[in-house]
Amino acid sequence: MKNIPNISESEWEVMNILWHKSPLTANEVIASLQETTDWKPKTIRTLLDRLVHKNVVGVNRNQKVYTFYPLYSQDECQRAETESFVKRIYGGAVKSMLVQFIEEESLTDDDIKELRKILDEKPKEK
Amino acid sequence: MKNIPNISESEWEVMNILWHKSPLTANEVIASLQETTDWKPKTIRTLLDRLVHKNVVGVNRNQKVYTFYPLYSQDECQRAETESFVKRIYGGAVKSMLVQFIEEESLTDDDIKELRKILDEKPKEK
DNA sequence: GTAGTCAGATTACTAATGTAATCGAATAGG
DNA sequence: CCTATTCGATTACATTAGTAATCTGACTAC
Repeated sequence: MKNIPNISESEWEVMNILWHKSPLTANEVIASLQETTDWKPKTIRTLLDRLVHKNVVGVNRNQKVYTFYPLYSQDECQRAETESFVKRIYGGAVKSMLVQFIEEESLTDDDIKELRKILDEKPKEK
Repeated sequence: MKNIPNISESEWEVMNILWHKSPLTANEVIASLQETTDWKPKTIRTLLDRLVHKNVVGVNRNQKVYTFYPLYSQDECQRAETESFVKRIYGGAVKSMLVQFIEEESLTDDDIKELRKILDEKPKEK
């Protein structure tokens, strides 16, 4: 349960690239992000530098061109972020959020089937 | 599906007060928040004013002391916020998030029971 | 070896957010 | 009536985030 620094919205985009594949050079990250955003290369570079500064991303400085890699797993960051989110928006009641989302239309029948299976297995592991 | 303005973290605290009970005077909101935060009255007042400015909170200016009330329901705001959250953190995959949270330890047996019930009823309503 | 290029470092500027304090008009007490 | 309080309006100032541009030293192509 480390204390993961806050990752801003734009920074998440960068992290998503690095979680998908790493280490990457700044240019590789830039190339990747330019498929989905219209950020200038310098902007992306700034985001990378900020993530390094926040200790969320590491750098290999042994090569002439640095490469970057995440210091936390995606799962860790998702959990940390979601925890603070649920606390803020749902007063910490995870269940309220789950209920709201299950009631929405955004799940396919297969999703539902899968969720039910997970729920069924859940109590036993305790 | 109105376009709800962004509500910042601190502003959410204020909104939570108003959703709990409204309309309230600024002083009532302040009193309420001082039980859980250490914000100065002026700070809370600023937050209220900003929410009014953003058109998330309404004001009755007919009395000498104004009263404030939410312009959106908590449910609406939660959904809006969660949607953008899920998109950012889970790439829009609601199911991934649900799975992650169901797998965590934060649910009681009763919660699980309730969720299962909701899931069971879910497909039929379509 | 001189000029252009490229990566990393540094600097820039705006908007939003966190966190208040000050100002001014109305009010309430004495 | 004059003063102190109170509330709303206005202003303030730091930090983070969004979005880049400039500067500088090394490398590359003439």
